[in-house]
Amino acid sequence: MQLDQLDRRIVGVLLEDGRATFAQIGDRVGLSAPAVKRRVDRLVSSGAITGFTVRVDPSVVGWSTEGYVEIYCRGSTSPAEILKAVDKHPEVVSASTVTGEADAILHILASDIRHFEQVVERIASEPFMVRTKSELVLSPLVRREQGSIPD
Amino acid sequence: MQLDQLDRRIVGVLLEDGRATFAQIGDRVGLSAPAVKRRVDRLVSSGAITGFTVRVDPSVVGWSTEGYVEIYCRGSTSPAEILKAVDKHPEVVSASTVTGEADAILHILASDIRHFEQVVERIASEPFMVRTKSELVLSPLVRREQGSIPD
DNA sequence: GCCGTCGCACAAGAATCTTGCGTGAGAGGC
DNA sequence: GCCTCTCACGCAAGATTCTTGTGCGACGGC
Repeated sequence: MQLDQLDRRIVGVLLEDGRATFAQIGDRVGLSAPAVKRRVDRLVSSGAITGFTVRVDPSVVGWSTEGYVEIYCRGSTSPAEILKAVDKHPEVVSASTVTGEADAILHILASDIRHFEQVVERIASEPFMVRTKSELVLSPLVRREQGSIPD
Repeated sequence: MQLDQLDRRIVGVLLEDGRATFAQIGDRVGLSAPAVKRRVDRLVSSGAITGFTVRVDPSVVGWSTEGYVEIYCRGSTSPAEILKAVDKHPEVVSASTVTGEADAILHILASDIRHFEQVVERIASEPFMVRTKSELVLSPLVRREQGSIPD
């Protein structure tokens, strides 16, 4: 589906404040509240907006240890196998197959180092796994996680 | 600030649906709508909830190329310097200093390979940069970006 | 010129938010 | 034991927002 300029600006406002009133959004993009609501409904049902959520301070919620894990698999391993192995761990917050030496990169949130180690251990014990390489986050510098809306 | 069991369940509901009605949340956690609102207000003002937002399909919005970039800096480089250099690029969606050989890992969203290359190029031209190592995402497997709420 | 489509603003009833108020449970002092 | 203070809750009502039906104007095809 194609987004026009108005849709992009609406999404931009919602990225900043997902609870903005339709009237508030309308003021910023130059539409009436019902017009904004109809566009938002359309963006949701078309899949451009996949949901509404909250941003949470990870440390307050109990995730104080964070890291990236590169995984190296046997040559015959499919992305679907990796997904299956990785998706059952709620600590894995993001996972992607990638170019380069590693087969995939995982982003993991855990409550402490011990917990982090356990998760990596369990993933490393999958039959298709060859080895893993972990990098622990020292300090988070940027955390946008969504990107802004290009014009 | 300390979250009790009720707060955690409220945050859990909001992570799934950030626009859930206070009454709906109340039904799921066993509170009245006003009680939920007061707790959510408290979670927001205490910083446990840092904001409300939407989840967006990156491809629809125009971000179709994604990758991780490890950066290697001169020994004397501070995290603040890295932040300053990296924060001005909206394409950098997340950045952290890490343990291991690399000094930091960046997560980048771009509109295409050319765009991705330009961003990496600009970052690589910072005076403190020694080298970069990019890994392009082939297929996103998991995309939770928030983690669930531990008990 | 005419008609169909699309997207908008307006308006009113429905739903939700928001706030003040009274109550009950638990902690601590006397 | 009893008192009080605090805290979080539910209830209720006014304010705000949502939601949907309606009509209008712009645009494009016939």
